[in-house]
Amino acid sequence: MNMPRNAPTGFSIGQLARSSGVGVETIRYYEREGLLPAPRRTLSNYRQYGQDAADRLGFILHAKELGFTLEEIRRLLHLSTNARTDAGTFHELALEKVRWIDERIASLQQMRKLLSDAVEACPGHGADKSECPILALFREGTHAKAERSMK
Amino acid sequence: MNMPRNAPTGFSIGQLARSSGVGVETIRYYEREGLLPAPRRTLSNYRQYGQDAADRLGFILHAKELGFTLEEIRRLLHLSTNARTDAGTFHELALEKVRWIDERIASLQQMRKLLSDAVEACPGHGADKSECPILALFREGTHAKAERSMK
DNA sequence: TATAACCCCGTAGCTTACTACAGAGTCAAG
DNA sequence: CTTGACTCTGTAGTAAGCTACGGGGTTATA
Repeated sequence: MNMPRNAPTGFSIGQLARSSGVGVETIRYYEREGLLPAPRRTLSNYRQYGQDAADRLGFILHAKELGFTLEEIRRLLHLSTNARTDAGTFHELALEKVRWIDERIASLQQMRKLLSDAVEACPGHGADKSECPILALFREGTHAKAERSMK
Repeated sequence: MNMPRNAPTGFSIGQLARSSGVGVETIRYYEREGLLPAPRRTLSNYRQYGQDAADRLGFILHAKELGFTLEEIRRLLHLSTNARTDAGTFHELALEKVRWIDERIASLQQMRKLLSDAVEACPGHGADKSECPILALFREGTHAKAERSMK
């Protein structure tokens, strides 16, 4: 592996990238965005990371998996290292995110119901598209069911 | 209202926008993207729309509500005016979208479970953040539960 | 007739989270 | 000593779906 001679400890950006499963460019991007601190450099100006950086990157990736945006993660990171932050702060932020997730799920479930009801009612292959309730949904919208059944 | 004199019938872009609840720029954008056909023009070069355009715009907006992208909608519009398209085609495309919706819901539900479990277990205001399971989730990831309970 | 409100076109900017260059320097292995 | 893999910086491009802006012409209303 390519390790600069003057790096008795720590990993290169490539090693950090591979071990965390992201791209090198992503790490540099997080640094530019202030999510990762500028690491120290070797004599040849290569970035040199320690476990702290790997942990912080893990934090970012875990929070991302939980639905937080990078902007929110910036705040979470700041809070996590602030002595005056208590558990209540995270409780609030997480609850807010749970509610946001619930909204998204509800919206998707509504889409799903409308679409799958139409799919079930669709005669399928061979039938003319004039008999397709999916196409009717596109043409008449999601609130046109009553109108259609009145014909 | 501002209607050009030489427009005995049809609506202006602003009227179409208001009646469909989108912005004027959005309609021009859909036209550029080939979702709406270039309408005829008044002598003063104003776009002049008829019911057909309003219907087509409705189709686009309904399909958007159902989770289709503009690219997919372009295809749906084309299919809907193609004589050789049968109900089976829409059945397939809608089923594919339902499955995509299911994936998104599943992913959100996983996030929701991890987060809300941690929220429930979080002591909240007053407790030190070292006791916050939400923060632990960020630090140790979503697969670290077993490890933590082994301490 | 003045003014507000509308319309035209073309281009550029916004959002989020990257991803891809170009052109240069550095490092380990054969 | 060359090759190839790695790293550096800075800038620009991508996706999707708009949204805004500048600089003009048009129309309805008071």
